[in-house]
Amino acid sequence: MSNGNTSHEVLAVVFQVRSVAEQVKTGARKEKPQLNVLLWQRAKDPQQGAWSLPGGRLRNDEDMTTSVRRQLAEKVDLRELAHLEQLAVFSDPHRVPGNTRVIASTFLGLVPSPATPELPPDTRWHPVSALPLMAFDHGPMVTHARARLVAKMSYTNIGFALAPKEFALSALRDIYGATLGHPVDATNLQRVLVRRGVITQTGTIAQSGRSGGRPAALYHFVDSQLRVTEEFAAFRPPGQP
Amino acid sequence: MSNGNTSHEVLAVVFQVRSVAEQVKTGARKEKPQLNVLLWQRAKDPQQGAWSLPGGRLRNDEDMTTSVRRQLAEKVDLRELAHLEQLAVFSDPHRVPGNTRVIASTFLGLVPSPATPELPPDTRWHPVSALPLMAFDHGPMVTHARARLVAKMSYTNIGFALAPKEFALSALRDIYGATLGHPVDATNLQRVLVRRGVITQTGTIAQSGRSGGRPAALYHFVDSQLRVTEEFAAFRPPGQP
DNA sequence: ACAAAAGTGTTTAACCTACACCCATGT
DNA sequence: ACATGGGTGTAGGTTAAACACTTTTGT
Repeated sequence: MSNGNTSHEVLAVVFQVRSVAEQVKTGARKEKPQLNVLLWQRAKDPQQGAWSLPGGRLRNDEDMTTSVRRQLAEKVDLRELAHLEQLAVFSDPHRVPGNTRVIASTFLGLVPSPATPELPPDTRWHPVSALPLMAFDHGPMVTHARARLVAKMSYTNIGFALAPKEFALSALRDIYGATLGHPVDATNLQRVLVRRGVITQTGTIAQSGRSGGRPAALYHFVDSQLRVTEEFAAFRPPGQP
Repeated sequence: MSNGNTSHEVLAVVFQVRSVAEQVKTGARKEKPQLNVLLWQRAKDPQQGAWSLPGGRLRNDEDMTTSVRRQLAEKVDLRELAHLEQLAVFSDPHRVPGNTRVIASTFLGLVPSPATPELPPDTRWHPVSALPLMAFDHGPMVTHARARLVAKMSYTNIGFALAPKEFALSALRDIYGATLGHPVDATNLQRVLVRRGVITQTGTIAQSGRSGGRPAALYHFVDSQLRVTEEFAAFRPPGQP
């Protein structure tokens, strides 16, 4: 065991906030947005039936980012992937059974909210609050990715990769709420993100919903690339506000 | 080129704050603490004379953390390494010349300040402010590690791995200042770290220095393991102070 | 007494949350 | 008119930077 040579795989934890219709007591149906991960179900042993992260072997002539993008293109429409970043490497020699050792590099991928890419039949979105039986060490990988995402929501503009191009603040509030796992106040969200220069109004206005209500101003993210917006929590250089 | 199989190396960016004697105009010599990286000089081509990060090939039966610790034991006394964490993977197929492709996983290592481990003759500490010619892609690796360290100084207790067991606040101020790259106010440093529960007084008191002055209270870090002390920059759960 | 170093107190400025209140639209 | 959702105003709390001031030691 583990005598052969070593190979390298890339695995992506791809998140999207998706609205799930939900029955309420009153009979009225309500949309409840939740954070979801993209998983596919293993058809063969080992671990047949367990759910895996998308990814696969790294080719000899590609770097890892290229590899992840290539492999995801088979599962998700590539253009929908708004952000991709490295997470950790898992290098336990026995993390997967078999003759050749497999080192895994994990990635965090984000898909904007309204997109609904075509999925192969063995592939499905799963709410992170109710994960199925996961293959190998893929469970901890999801946990790790989620922690990273939650942290970055606070001090970067990473929300751009989860939100549509244009959105009302209530929609953004739902996305932040689903990602962070707790309710978020739209009022304060607006003020924080505007002050930081993360979002601005487009000038256009959404038409008001089916049940009336004031029409919402539309916003969009200023950058579509990751940017740190709150650099120093403490101990910033002197003179710097 | 790059047709053979692929191998994996681990590379460590090991930092320590070291005091360098410095001549001042007045003739008085002054200790100036600076952040240093551990590097060794290549004796052979490729890139003979350039400076490299310590590390080397990953063995078949060890995971990466084990490998880094083992390889560093040859350069630095292992017990002196107070913290070690994964950074990024560098996977450009042509990042190093040669027949076999080499993927590099980088690590951040920290050595507490007063320690002076024995070094092999080709190995030396270099101030990060004046790095020599670096081999391959090792330059960006140092930059990346440093950025990570600076960020973590603000929202974690990572300073424990750079400071001695017991220290006066002025000493800690120097360590923080050297690491962050700008002067730090000892007063505020104390208040921030005490409020967060990162450091506490030991009860003992240092004897005052050669030129008089009030003797300093000694402090120590509460934990000797990485802990996040400022979890949410914004968007914390409702009701949480 | 005086210098040097350590520690305390106070002011000011951000930043963020919470919540009450006002505004615009559809039925 | 009224319900519904969007937006503004404002008060309060927490955090940290800046800096003047006091305390404790050695010469």
